[in-house]
Amino acid sequence: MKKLKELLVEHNISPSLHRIKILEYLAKHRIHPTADDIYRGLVKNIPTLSKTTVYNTLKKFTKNGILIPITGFDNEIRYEYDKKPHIHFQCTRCGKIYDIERDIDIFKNYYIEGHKIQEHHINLKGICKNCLVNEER
Amino acid sequence: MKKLKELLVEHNISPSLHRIKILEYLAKHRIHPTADDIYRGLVKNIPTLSKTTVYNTLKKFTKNGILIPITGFDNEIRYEYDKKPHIHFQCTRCGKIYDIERDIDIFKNYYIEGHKIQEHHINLKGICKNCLVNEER
DNA sequence: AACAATTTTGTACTCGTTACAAAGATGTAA
DNA sequence: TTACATCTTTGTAACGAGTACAAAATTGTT
Repeated sequence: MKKLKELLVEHNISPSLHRIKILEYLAKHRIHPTADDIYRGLVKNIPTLSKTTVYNTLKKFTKNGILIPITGFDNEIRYEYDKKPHIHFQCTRCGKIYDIERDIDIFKNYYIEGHKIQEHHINLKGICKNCLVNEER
Repeated sequence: MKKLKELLVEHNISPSLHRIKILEYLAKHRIHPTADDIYRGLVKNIPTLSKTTVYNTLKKFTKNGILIPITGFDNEIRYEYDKKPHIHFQCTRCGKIYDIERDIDIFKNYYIEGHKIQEHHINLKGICKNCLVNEER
């Protein structure tokens, strides 16, 4: 948790206090938070924090390759700080998003029908392990 | 193009003129239109058409299984009238969305790490065939 | 023709996100 | 230190997709 400042510098982002705090939140809370989650989580300790700052920062982080935005869930942009490619599964009951590590063979070749693939987003929806158990009662 | 009315009835939707026209638009324009695309496409010929009607109708179609909403592109919901499961590829240059037919083996089993899969959405992004050619010039 | 049920319309609103300009903080050179 | 330019942060206003809601129009039934 000490190298966050360096990580920012490596990505050409000057490490202001707010930026470090936002990155720290993302590193600690691996739950694919929304901009609003982050704002609400930090404003308790940084009362002057502005929502616009959160949005600006997330945009900068994304542009400079620290974050990956994930879309297609609940009409909000969620962010994650995780480099390994993986699949997302969202439970339609409880709304929680799970990370699932899998290699998807098809996307290992970088072309499909002549198109060059740069990103892939795989979103599954269904009923999660926990909610399945609860339903059986 | 004549069976649209029947299709609606089969899905328990009374076939009003507007609904037939909206379905016709979706059947003709296989470009994953947004609600606004549909509205703008139809309002020329149906000047009294309301945007709310388009939204209501799309919601009803989705609920009754005629349409599939696709998300994760450009922050708008797009709709498609196509039953075969397939992958979507969006070009980051021209914005066009291509359908790619592929079987994704992983999702043939209906459980993954204990979670029950009900839907899967696979979105690729990159540079499409056409834009690649143009770039080489 | 009369009445109920359904469909359509228009307006106002919500909510995530962005635009923008002012205010504040930081760094550099003299 | 002071002065000045640059970057960061803030707050307000605005945008745009989508929704809520009630009135108006249409349809179906007897």
